[in-house]
Order: sequence, then structure tokens, then C-alpha cells
Amino acid sequence: MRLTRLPDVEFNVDLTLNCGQVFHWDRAGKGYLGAVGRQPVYVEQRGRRAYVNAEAAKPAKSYFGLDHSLEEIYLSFPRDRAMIKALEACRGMRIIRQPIWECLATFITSAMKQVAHIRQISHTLRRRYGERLEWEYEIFSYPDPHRLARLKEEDLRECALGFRAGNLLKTARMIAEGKADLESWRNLETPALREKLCEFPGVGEKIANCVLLFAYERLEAVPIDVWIAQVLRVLYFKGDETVRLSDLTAFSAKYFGEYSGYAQQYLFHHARVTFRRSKKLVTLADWTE
DNA sequence: CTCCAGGTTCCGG
DNA sequence: CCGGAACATGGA
Repeated sequence: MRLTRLPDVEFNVDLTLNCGQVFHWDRAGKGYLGAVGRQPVYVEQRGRRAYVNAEAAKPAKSYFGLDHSLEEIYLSFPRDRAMIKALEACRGMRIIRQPIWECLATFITSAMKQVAHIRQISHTLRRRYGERLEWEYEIFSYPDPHRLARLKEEDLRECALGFRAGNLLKTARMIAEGKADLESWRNLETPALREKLCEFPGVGEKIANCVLLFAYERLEAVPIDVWIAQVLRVLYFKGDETVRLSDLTAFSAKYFGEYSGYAQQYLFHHARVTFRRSKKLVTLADWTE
């Protein structure tokens, strides 16, 4: 396979593909195999630089968000002790631009699931209902809405989706029937776009924010899940469990600023790798010692 | 065996 | 508006 070097910008492939924003990349040799839309991709890090198969260079550059200025983003981060630690640990991690449907569908299947399960569901859906892409390796595209819309709920239940099956199916049908058009929403203001996304069954604030951040490139969107809620309460609210989600949302927007989504993702991933075992160990001291 | 996972929705107070 | 419970499944 002929590899091409990606632009000379700060980029950590491992962090970017393993921080819980995307779930279909598999380790292969020294790199990862996956797809950007219907383009099969192999990506590998060698020292500071990253390489991809030549055909994928253009889509990969956009997908991996290599045009985001990490210098500017890092300068916007608050300078508290925890944020500095998270930045040190996650330098080079990029928020990627995922195909919208893929991102929306994947996060609908993510509700109350562990990352390993989300990966498993993504692979099963691709293999059963996606298309085998032309390549020397076996890579499948994510099934498009029209394909899923033709299925029955029980077909999706067989893919271990549980109660999420109905939500994914109804969402796929809304799109297939033209009642919703993800692409045409690209130029909406973020609040209006968030409202649109929340009209899909199984999509609330958190999942809508994931799609805003990971697909619509709204870098200020903050998905608040159980982890980041705990982290924010411990770091900035003295561990007060009674602080509500709406308070955390308001705080994040003000405190983290223009690139809140980036800041949140760095804190999220750092917390997960540091406190994998028990969230209860997340105390202010754990972060600042 | 029990517990819980990158939540959402519906229900009663 | 708010807290609680149901919703499926599988790995720890």
C-alpha cells in the first residue's frame, strides 16, 4: 500500500481514535483500519507525522480536522490545574468531522452502553447492512438511512441494540422519507440545529451535542454524560451532586469559551484513562496532586 | 450474581 | 420544574 504523509501539524492518531468520539476504527499493524464515509482508510503514526493510504489523503485531512488550529484552541483553554493536566495528557487529540448520519446513528445506539458495546454494535451494523468497500482489506461502510429504513425492529434487535432499535429505525425512516434532511441543516444556528436533532426519537441534549460537536463542527457544543458531569462537579462545584445538568451546561459555555467542546473532550478522556475503575475516586486531589 | 454503562422519555408530585 | 423508574444487553 502506498502511503502519503498528512500535513505537518500536531496530531495524535491514538488519542483521536480512542477518545470516545468514533467507534469503528480497528488496530491493524502499526496503525488503524477504518473508513471515512465510503473511502477505506489506513492511518498510521510515525513519530510526529501521520500517514494514510494515498487515495484517502484528501478526505482524511478533512475528517481528522487537521485544519483546526490547536495553538489557538489551547490558548483559549482556562488555566486551572485540572485543565492543564488534561492538556498535557491529550496534546494532539483532534475533534473529527464525521459524516453526519453515521455520527447521529452511532450515538443513538450509544445510550447507556459501554464503549466496547458501542463498537460492537457499529461493527455488526456495518457488516450486516453496510456495503463491502472495494479494497484489499475487508472494510464496510455504515448502512445509509434508506437501507435501515427497510428493516424491521426485530432485525435491529438482533444486532444487540435493545430498546435503542426502535429509535434508530424511526430516525432512519424520518430521513428516508424526507421528513428530515441532515445535510440541509448545516447552515442553521447551533440552538436551532440542536432543536432539530432533538426531534429524533432517542435524541436528547447529550446526543444532540455529540452530533453538533463531532459531525457539525460546532466546537462550542458540550455533551454532558455521567462522566463529564462528575468531572465538572468535582472540579468546579466542590463535588456537589445536586448541581443540575442545566447548571453544568451554562457553566461550561461561560468557563471554557469558544472551544468548550474541545476542552470538555480533553477533560473527559483524561478522566477516563486516569479513573477507569471507579468514578468515585475522582476527587479534586486526584487531579491536582 | 449484581452492578452499571458517553441517556431519553414518561410519570407523579 | 423535579426526582424516579423503565428501557435491553453484556462485560466487569
